[in-house]
Amino acid sequence: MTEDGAAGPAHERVYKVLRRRILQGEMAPGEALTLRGVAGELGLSMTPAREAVRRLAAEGALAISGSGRVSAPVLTPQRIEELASIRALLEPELAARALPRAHLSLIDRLRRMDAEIDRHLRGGDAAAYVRGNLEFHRTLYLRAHAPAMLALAETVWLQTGPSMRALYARIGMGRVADYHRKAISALAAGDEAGLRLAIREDVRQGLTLLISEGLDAA
Amino acid sequence: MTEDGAAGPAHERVYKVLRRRILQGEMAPGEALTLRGVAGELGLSMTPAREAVRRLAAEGALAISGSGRVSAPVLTPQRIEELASIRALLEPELAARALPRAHLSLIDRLRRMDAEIDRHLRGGDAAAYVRGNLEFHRTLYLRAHAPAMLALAETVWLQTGPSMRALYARIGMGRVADYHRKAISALAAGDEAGLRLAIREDVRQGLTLLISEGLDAA
DNA sequence: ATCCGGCGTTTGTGATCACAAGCTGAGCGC
DNA sequence: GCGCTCAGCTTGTGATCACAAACGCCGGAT
Repeated sequence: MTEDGAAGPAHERVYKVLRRRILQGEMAPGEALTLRGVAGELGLSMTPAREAVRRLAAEGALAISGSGRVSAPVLTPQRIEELASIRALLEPELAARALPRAHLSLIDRLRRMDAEIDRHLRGGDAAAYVRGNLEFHRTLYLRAHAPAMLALAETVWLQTGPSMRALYARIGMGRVADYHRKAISALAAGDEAGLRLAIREDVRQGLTLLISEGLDAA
Repeated sequence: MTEDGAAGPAHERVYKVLRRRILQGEMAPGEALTLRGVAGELGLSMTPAREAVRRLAAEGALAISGSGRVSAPVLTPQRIEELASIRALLEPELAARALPRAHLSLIDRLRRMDAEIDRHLRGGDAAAYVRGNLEFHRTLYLRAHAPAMLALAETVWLQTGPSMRALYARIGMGRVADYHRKAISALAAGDEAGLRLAIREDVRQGLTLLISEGLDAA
């Protein structure tokens, strides 16, 4: 296996595959994983699979039971509220730091991304919507040049991934308001307070929806 | 090796040992680690050592070079500023959430801890000071019942650990003001705004000291 | 004296194996 | 019919080994 399409060490590949899967909601809350299963699926031995799984567990993206069993975490409403609060703290700050560095090209790019998100929304493609939404936020926050803060935010996204999937699978995406437009306007106008508010609302909405719609289904 | 004093799986023990070492500043920024070294030191094979090291790397407590070499991270001033900002966001929130649940017994305990910290400060015992300081914060934040937020805060502490050591080793601990007393007073008075302010100042002070005192020494 | 090339050694990576603990389900007894 | 028990299998854990890449040192050329 000298070259099989992806770069980097094997454990890194496993990590990326699982991470994408979790982030985009392809994994249901409570769903179990086995090391041998993951390893076999990618044609590797257990060793790199274990490293990737433990790394994700360290980030809170996977839960490990007392006996070492691995599964996607099932979030309690309190936990969801907590994660929403963290996002509401970190992400407005990230947006505010990106504000002074936001050139027109970035704003244009965000506008295009938002249009595509809308398309997915109306088309009912939940997976593409979630993916686009995260990409929108990450694109904006990258301009903040605050890697540690961004990493923390992504950690939180990772933790909410499986539950978001369960949410959209159950209730559809009918009533998602779009705060992205408000955020883009504030960004273009250089209005920091407005930007912070728009991001905070955007973040809150997704997760309060999650709380109000009851507990996770297994 | 059926029983050697500590509980849990081997990789967990390694993790805890290394984590404590980093958190309490027993490791200099840039200092290198080898898997075989860690494993040998604890009388284990490389496998659990690798898991523990990678876990800490995932939390930002250790840095891995492109070729897999492991070392304590060397922080740039920008990075320190960023970490300080994160602490200034998360920790006042944690304190505020702990406020309504803070009984007299907790306040008493914090007072005692602060007195001991002062003792270490005057005695010049930097390691004990750092340890006591972290314990003070953790004790308070535990009352917030916000495990995800606390975990994020601890992640940041972990990242600043080695650099803090370098700081106190170089400049001593002469001019650390004590915001702990202000925090305790605000806590006792139920003054949320005052508590938030005191914690923010406490957090800022340590890390701005780190910035102003120049780059890390190897 | 300094810089560069080459080699031995160190170090991380991944596969395989032995083992113990946990889970599952079938069969028995009440 | 319901619950318990025990055997078999699944699963995570940790050790060991083979291998390749990176590091560091030493000697020679300029």
